[in-house]
Amino acid sequence: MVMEKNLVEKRVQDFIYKSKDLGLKVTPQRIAIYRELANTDEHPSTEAIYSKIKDYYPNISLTTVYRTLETFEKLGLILVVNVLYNAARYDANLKPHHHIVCVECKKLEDVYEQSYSEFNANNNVVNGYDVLGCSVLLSGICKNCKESK
Amino acid sequence: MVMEKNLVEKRVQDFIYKSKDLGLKVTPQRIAIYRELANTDEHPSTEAIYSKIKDYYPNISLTTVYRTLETFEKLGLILVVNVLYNAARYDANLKPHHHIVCVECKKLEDVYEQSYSEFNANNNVVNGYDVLGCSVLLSGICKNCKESK
DNA sequence: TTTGACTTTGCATTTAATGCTAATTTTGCT
DNA sequence: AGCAAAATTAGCATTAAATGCAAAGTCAAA
Repeated sequence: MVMEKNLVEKRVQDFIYKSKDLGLKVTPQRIAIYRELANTDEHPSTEAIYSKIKDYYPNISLTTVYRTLETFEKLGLILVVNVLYNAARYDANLKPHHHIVCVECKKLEDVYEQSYSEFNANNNVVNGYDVLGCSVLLSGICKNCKESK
Repeated sequence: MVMEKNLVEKRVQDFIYKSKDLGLKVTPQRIAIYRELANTDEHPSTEAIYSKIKDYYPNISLTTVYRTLETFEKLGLILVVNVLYNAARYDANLKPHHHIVCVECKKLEDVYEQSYSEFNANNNVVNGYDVLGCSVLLSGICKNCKESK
């Protein structure tokens, strides 16, 4: 789905405002990268954003896109949907349960909090998908990382 | 945390039983890989499992570990915690919301179902983590992938 | 306009994952 | 047991995502 144009430009204006506030220079590359992301809700990958921008800005560097998205994310201007994108992580425990991940060190633990166990989305249809499963991922800072700051 | 020994061996026995049931040959490599995973709740990566096994089984191939975990996952013997492990996916929408991912094509969409919006884990401590956020990820099969089957 | 800090580019490198083929092992059959 | 077919594994090559790094370019304040 493509976003409404006014919404996108509103987001871009907001982004520019926030960037200045954060002391981040507002460059054409940064605007292009941000706008490309604000323009869709398909949660594109770095490569996807890069290849779109390349159409009208052939000089842009892929490295810049990687670095810029990383910068935006660290400053809270955008979000990573999948924090654990580095490598596949496996689990032999087939019982439905949930997880918590440390945003610093990516340590991943099980969570057995009762309040998160209500979820059972089986036999359900959402957005036209036949739902198979549902997982809750908490994110936070683990004890170790908090102490070593 | 290391699992209790009896639990691990129970899991391994169960794994062997299920494998036979599925017509999957129970080889020493497969047992080693499964046991290594059943022995921890740290949700190790492929490389992590490989490097542990290599200590006592120096001949094991990294490729085998990759392929075996993939096979186990496809047959439902184990789970991938992070389905979206291929590449980082970004989002310009900073308002808390949830997602649904197609297990086939990895298409990722926003979900605005009311029933998933109750979650707010801020200002909370879980497993010793200072919780920063909470996201619900539904998984399922999207319309396209369902039709093309 | 010059200086210094920040940003981008372009290429090299690392790391995760997959493709492919030969060697090995297992299984079913005689 | 002996043999052929099928499944599995090993080992290496390749792809793809991400990062490191140095040189070039840009911007902003003095």
